[in-house]
Amino acid sequence: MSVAALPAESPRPRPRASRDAGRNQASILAAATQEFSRYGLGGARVDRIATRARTNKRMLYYYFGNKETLFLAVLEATYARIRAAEKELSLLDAAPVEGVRRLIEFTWNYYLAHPEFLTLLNSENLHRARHLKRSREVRAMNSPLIETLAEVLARGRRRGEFRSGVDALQLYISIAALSYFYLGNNHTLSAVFGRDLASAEARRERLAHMTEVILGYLRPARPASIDARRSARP
Amino acid sequence: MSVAALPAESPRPRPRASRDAGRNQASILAAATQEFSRYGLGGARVDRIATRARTNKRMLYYYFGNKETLFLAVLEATYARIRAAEKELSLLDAAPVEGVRRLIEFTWNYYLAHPEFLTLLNSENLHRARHLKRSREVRAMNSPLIETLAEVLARGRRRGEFRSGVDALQLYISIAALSYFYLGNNHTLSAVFGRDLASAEARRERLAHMTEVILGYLRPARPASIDARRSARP
Amino acid sequence: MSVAALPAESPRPRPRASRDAGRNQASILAAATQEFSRYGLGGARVDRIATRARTNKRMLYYYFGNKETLFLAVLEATYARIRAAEKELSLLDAAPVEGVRRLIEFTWNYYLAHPEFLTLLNSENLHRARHLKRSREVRAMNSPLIETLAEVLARGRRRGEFRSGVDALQLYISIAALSYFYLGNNHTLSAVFGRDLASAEARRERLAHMTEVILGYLRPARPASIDARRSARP
Amino acid sequence: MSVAALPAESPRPRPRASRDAGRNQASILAAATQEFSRYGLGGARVDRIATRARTNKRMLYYYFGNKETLFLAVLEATYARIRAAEKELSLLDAAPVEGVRRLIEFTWNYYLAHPEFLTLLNSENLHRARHLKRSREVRAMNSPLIETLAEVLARGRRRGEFRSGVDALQLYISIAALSYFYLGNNHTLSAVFGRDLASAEARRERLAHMTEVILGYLRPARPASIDARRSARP
DNA sequence: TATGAATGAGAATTCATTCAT
DNA sequence: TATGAATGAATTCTCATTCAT
Repeated sequence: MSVAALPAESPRPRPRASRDAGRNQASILAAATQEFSRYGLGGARVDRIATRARTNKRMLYYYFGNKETLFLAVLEATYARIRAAEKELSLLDAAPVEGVRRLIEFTWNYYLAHPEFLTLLNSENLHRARHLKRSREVRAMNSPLIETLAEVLARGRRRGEFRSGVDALQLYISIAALSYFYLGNNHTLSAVFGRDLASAEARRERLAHMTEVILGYLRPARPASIDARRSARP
Repeated sequence: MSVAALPAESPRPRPRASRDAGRNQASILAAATQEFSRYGLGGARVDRIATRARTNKRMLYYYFGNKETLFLAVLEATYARIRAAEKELSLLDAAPVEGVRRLIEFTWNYYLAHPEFLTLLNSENLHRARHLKRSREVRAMNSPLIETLAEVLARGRRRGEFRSGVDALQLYISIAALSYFYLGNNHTLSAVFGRDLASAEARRERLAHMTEVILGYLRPARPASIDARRSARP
Repeated sequence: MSVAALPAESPRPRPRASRDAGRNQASILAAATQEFSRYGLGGARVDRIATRARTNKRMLYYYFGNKETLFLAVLEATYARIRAAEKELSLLDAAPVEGVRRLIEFTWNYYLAHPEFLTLLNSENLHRARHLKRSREVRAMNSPLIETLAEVLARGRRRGEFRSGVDALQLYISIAALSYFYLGNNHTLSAVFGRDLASAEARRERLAHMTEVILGYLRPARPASIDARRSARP
Repeated sequence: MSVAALPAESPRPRPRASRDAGRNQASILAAATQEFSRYGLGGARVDRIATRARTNKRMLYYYFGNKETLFLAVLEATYARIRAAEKELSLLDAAPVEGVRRLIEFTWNYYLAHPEFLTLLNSENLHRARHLKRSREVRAMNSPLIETLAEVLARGRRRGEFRSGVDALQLYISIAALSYFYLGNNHTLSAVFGRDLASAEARRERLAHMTEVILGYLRPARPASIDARRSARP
């Protein structure tokens, strides 16, 4: 389905008129990513996408069939990018605590640098993942980080630095959650709390806080003292 | 179209056309809340709202001016509801640990029972809080919980149950984040991870995890050891 | 039909709720005059009229039936006003040349002070006098000036100051035309010629010019020669 | 809907939908001219324009953006036509008196043949030349006649046939005014005066009157000179 | 491949007018 | 008289999509 895969699969010789089909597709995709992430699926305009891609609407339909399929292609490409970035992360190179910290920072920085990821996901959730569910590709693109994180947690636990019983998926979700909510809801939070949560200072504080929360949570229980968790679960 | 067709809730005989302005306004608001939360601002249809409210489009403009203002009214009412619910919470009645646990559960349960809150916020963020920024009302409706939470944290710390140096707003945001992300992105997360995160079992696990994360983080450092925060921030 | 006549004809006792029916009608009429003259019949808004009249739409329908009838009432009142003003003019008190000059100045000043007269007439002409044709009242309100002007012309001719063969109606129309066109098309003329025709200076010049045109035309032919017009129109 | 339904003017076989952009634009413009001139800007209906142009509403927006811009396009085309017609006039070919007479007749006949010019101007004035002010085109289309008329006046004066001190622009406006008012207000004038001012007879009289007014005004004052009117009408 | 032109269905919004009290 | 509420029928404008070349 994904159009991103098309170029590689079409080795057929290009006809004379073609300037650069791949480039056109890519620029449509880039324009669509911007448009969808800024306006959502419902608010996006095919016209604007074509204009921004410096092509015409017809091309858009030629390559992508229709608006929804284009939206899916955008989602797939967006997921592909974050997965690719995650692959660059080497959490196992460092000590466990450091590995977790890296993951937190990576997540934070990625969201910060790729705000379209947040809004596209929001849009797709509004549509109950209707598009993603149709996509084999994305389902196959399971994050490689879950397993790596599980390994980090295991090591840390063996070294007595982490508590036991931590589910890697839950933790992964929590780490994502802490950044996602803050950055994705930045506008409303700022409006409601009357503070500028997007300032450099505020961001530094947020990153520090999130790190403390996760690492604080992962600390093993105090050997001799009363286990906080025991009292928490009577 | 006439409200006269409505069921028995209105004992007094009703004329052909309803003259109960308040009721009409309320039902438009309710219908709009549904529509906007399901389809977003761009995807919402004024026609559907009118139909669902058992009135006609014209009344919607009569009372609310236009679609955007109606959207703002929906946002304001939605905020008013969660703030009202928060007021019912008595975090200070119980021990600090219990207070925090209550807040976590309240947040989780509220989002679960009011999924429209999540999607409406997402929509508003897509629009960069354009509507909320115009609303005095909402800005005045600062959450009462921040201060209460600060008090809970202070007490807990005095009792040696919580660590020091915790910012109440950051913690409040984090607590919200953990629920928000999971519930709001339920569809995509389920699609991507190939698990049903909406099952009762999965939800129970999630609530437990979140509670552990927050309370685990709040545990004070081991009395004799170096403060965790210092080691966290070299 | 004219509502302006209503108060006088309804001596019946006013019911308790009445504040001042006449005043209400008058203020609706005044508001409608403004609205119709500014936006034309098609562009006028019943809502705005009601608001401007500080009453509600229902009253407007109560008194005037509908928008078109209201428009007619406005026309009638407008005509009544100019006819009343014309009656104040005493062209026969002065010498003929002075009388004509007075008429020119009166026309000019009236149009200047009552721009609504021009635009309302334009609107009514757009509608091919559909409303006026229905109005007995207006047809009965023939300008008293035509006959007076005829008398002025006759006197002037007898005194050798005016040429003969001048049709009073044609002259009346021409005098109106010279002011009407300039003032009524002020905006487009200014735009097209790139001059401000509405300045005090420009207006003074225009009035002088118009007076010269009319009086220049009325000059008799040279005493010694045969009057060309006499031979032209036996 | 399809232009294919049109008569035989198009010899070559036509596909179902017209691809002749220019023709479509022109027919929209023609239809709009009719509609706007008959109903004014406010009263004009986009739907009717599309129907009359044998196209669909969408094309109208495709080519002209919106109703107001279309209105401006109509104005511009209308001005362009009268300016073009004015260029055909050769006032300097004849004797001065004859030149002025030609201008009067041209104006009269043009307004008679193009009543839309009058109503469109009235509409634009109702809107305070809002559209024309935005139009470079029209401002650049200053009438070529003003200067020609000035030249005619100068010549006539040199020949002792015209008075001195006549401003060409003022005279041009006056000539236009005399026709414009009579023809443009034909309906109301006829209604008010109870005469049919549109009859051939009435029109002949009007033209004669206007000519007399202007030429009568232009006569030089000097008693001892050649009778301007005799030489003017051989 | 590429592109301007075309379109039907539908979207938000407006309007004059009437109802019920 | 007076008024807020209600309404159906338009009205302008938009949109995704397709046609013809």
